[in-house]
Amino acid sequence: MNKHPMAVSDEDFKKVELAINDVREEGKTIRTIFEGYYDEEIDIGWEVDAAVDAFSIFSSRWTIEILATLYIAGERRFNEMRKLLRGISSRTLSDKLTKCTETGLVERLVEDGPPVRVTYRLTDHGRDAGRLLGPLVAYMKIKQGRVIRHTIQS
Amino acid sequence: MNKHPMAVSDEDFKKVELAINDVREEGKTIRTIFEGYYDEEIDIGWEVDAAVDAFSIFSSRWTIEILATLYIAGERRFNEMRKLLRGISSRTLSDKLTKCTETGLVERLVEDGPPVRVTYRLTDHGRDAGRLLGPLVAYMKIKQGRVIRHTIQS
DNA sequence: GATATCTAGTGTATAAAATGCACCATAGTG
DNA sequence: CACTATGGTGCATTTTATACACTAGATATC
Repeated sequence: MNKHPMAVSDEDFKKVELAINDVREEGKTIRTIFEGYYDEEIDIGWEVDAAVDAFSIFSSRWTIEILATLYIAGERRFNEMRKLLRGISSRTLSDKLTKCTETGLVERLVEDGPPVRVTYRLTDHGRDAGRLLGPLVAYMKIKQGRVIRHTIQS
Repeated sequence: MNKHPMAVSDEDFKKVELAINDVREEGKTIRTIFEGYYDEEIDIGWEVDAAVDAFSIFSSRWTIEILATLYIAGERRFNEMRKLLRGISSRTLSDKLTKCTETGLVERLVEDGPPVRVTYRLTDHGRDAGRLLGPLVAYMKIKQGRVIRHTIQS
């Protein structure tokens, strides 16, 4: 678990920046399309409402982190996730995984043993959400200096 | 505040779907690039950690909703936001806006009156985050049937 | 002149959510 | 017999969010 930033090649850094810029543009495009459909003051309430609703399943602590973990790490077992998501209690992880399973983001696979092993994995829906979240996470990582441009040496 | 879904033209619906697909692809690209930089088991912990950290400023209730509101509705005053974000208490809104201002997502503009008027607006950083979040919100809206394809009539 | 309204919040008690830490059963290893 | 590993639960405490009353300065209404 190294603390130093991830240094990527200049080429890859540019690719990531380009991808982020593209997504930003797609975001603008989507916004413009939706804006064409309402009379300012009347429907803003609706759209905010829809957005709040759309996000409500993510907007409690750990939900997005769990999603990101399974997206990055692939399928994992309960105690593996607990190690990766440093700071979460087993109680909370258990509750959140149940909720994520109920909302269809994650699936729970039991291979009965003994010992019984339980694997958590993103559903297709969860994976799509992960991918759509990826650019924002990358943007934040760059903003926070956790991903930096590798300075060429030798 | 109408409850029915937003029906967009077939053309626009396709545009939104295409944009979402593009973003999904960009997400995959970014993922692939980052994956090239680590030796499986060793750095997965780092990346999850970085993602958790990147998201920590969003992952408490209402933060993303506030961001989405200002992104959709543009700059707004305190009580306007309270009306838009139905369900939030003024106490919580006040606290969250303070936090969002501290984290640099939102700026607070005071026009002193009387009556004093305070306007909240996304910073450039906040707007970028909003745009990067847009495709996921659109995806969720479609998933939840809040944005539908307009059936051609007449 | 008293009362209501608008502004943007605060104070405080309560409810809900997250945490720490102990603990469970089953099985395998030394 | 003790210790590990599996995937969690139970419960007390802490943190976070909510409801709801209330503030202050100025204008508007009765």
